[in-house]
Amino acid sequence: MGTLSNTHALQDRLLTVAKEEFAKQGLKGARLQKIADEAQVPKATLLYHFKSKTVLYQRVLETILSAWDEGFEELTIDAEPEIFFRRLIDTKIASVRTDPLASKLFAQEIIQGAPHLDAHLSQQVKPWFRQQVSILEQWMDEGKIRRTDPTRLIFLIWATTQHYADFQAQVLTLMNRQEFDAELATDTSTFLHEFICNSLGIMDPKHR
Amino acid sequence: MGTLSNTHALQDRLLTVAKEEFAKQGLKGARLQKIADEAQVPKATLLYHFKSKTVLYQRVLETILSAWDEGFEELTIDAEPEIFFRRLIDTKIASVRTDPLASKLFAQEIIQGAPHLDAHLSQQVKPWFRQQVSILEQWMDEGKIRRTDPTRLIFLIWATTQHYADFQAQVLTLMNRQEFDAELATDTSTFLHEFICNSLGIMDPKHR
DNA sequence: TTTCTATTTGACCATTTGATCAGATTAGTG
DNA sequence: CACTAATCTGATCAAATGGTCAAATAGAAA
Repeated sequence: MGTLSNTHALQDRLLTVAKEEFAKQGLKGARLQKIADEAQVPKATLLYHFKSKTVLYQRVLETILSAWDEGFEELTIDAEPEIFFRRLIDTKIASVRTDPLASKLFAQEIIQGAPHLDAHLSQQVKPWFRQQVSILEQWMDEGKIRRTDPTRLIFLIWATTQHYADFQAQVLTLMNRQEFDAELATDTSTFLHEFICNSLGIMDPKHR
Repeated sequence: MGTLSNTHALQDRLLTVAKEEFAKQGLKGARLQKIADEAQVPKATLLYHFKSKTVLYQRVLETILSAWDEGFEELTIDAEPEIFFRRLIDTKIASVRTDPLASKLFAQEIIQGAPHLDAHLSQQVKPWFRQQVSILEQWMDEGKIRRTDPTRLIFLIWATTQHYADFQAQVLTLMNRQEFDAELATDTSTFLHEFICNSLGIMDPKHR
């Protein structure tokens, strides 16, 4: 009773463990045996639920991407630029802090040429990206933010936030820290928000 | 005559080919056979010059890092902030464009926890990093740039430039481009310089 | 030429690893 | 209970892969 060990729960556990192994070792470096061990299940059971290593990997990727899609769809865009950037940055930093492994896995996939992501990039990311660009362009037309290249502005936000997940080892070393704690996350979020708003000519309410 | 196929030249060729394979496939994913084929040499010959896969990988890493160390040591720091940022960004973007594979390999190493980089991070990168921080602090004291967190400012420059190498697949897809050409590099460099100077309160000479 | 060393290379090996499969066990249904 | 389908798992395999080795070759020095 109540063991909740139905098929769905087991597959979820396998996906979680697999995400960790794939993020830490890469697709080629990950070992099915280790994933199975970690999930306390025979390797054959793992391969019963996911018929190959590649399928398992793709399912892990899909899980990550759909979670992100959800999180960023929620972002309301009717706000003023300052609020919008705050929400965007906070959301990304939160996801980076909550689940850095997801970010690392995604990064490795892109670095290697996104061989398993063609569809998602052009069908999910691109539309979202274009929408963000058009919002920024509108704000530039309205004079709400300084005129600049919206495409590279989004890349900048993307890169600076993701950096704290992907390069966590380096960041922590250089900051003499042990972990990416909540305080570090808040400070980082504040810094980025301030830096971007400053560059775009959005005055901080405190100083207005 | 003149084949220049002495030991040194061969090892250089092997290192170059190996860098490409490691960058594209990761340490675990790289295949010695493929590296040997690409260099038109039997696998046994490859393993004669580098006694194991790990050694080969470490030698590749060392080659990349020492090239970087050289490139960034040349950066004179006696300039005004605006010139300094211009040089720093140009140098990084140039390296990202000239040799994105080096950047990708490095990124994968950091993502996986920098298991082969502990020494270099604390002995080479950290001192350079601290020096940069102190320069920025001095400029803040002198009122030459807006006061902000120098550590995260350096991360920002690092992240935004590196992004164009590591996430090249995504960047090109979203920009509808085929390659990271010279024009794209120049524009990116200009954008970043302008964005950062704007945020730090450094006026563009053109608009002064 | 002779000798010694460095380099090259084909053949081979031990191990790892993703994947298969048949048989056992469990769960659901009438 | 009887029956079927789904799930689980130990045993096993075929292929891939990093690495070894002895023999061959080239090169330099005497």
